Amino acid sequence: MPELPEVEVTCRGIAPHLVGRTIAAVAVREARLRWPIPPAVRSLTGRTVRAVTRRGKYLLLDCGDGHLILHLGMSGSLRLVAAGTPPGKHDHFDLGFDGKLLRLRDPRRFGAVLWTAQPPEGHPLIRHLGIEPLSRDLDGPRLHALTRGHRSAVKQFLMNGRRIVGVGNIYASESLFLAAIHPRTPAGRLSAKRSVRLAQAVKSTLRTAIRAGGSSLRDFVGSDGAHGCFQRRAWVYGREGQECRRCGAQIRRIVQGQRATYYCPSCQR
DNA sequence: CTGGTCACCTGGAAGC
DNA sequence: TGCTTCCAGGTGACCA
Repeated sequence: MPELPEVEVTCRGIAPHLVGRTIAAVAVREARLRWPIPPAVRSLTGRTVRAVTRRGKYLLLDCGDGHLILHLGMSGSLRLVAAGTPPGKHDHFDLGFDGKLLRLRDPRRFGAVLWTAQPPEGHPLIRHLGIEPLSRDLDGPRLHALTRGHRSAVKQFLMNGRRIVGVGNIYASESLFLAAIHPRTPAGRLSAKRSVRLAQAVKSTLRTAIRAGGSSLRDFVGSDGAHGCFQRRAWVYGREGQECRRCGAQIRRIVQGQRATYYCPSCQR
């Protein structure tokens, strides 16, 4: 379930429980994630977590002499559980603190647990990431400038992490609906005015989802993590054939870059 | 550089 | 009931 809002909510949820605390144990039950969990991760015991931050969909745990880089892939989730809680089938990795465990569950194993002793912003996976959509870096003029010369569809442009990070498949469709822009519009042909609308739509879509997820932050402790009950009530995502909530037209599903896109053919031009 | 396709992996839902 | 097929919230690698 992780797009930027889910990662942000996870970041906020776990940070207060980790920052200032010392890693007492590390458990690697399945090292074969997207990349193998490196041996260095097994010897993090004794480090104190100084900060938990997010860059794009990557979570960064500052451990003083290096950073633990976590990515949730398509199916990953992090939860805090009581020490001693028996791991489930897909609970591949734990970071143990006094009395609790930060536990990574990832059925599809597209996620990642990596270690870097260098500044994380220089890491190969982080270095090429685009601008943060919730920061001041993204606004209409900036989006307009970024899209110039790009022939790809605006939906795919939004999802390209080298330009803008964190806008995944759901929120790309939702943002384009809010901005009333057809997902197949060539990015480079967006007017300045439509760029302003789209930048605002992206921010508002992500913020709304964060707010919805933020209301369940306490679930990060002890719960069985029936998360994901996020923004439900999408405008278009997953609603093929149903009526547009705004105009009543039938929502359409198309495929772009092998990913489903949903839109309202009447509202979005 | 851009843009398009493939691959990685498991599980749940729908179809027969 | 059981087997098959399709689909899923990400993104790096590779090729033209």
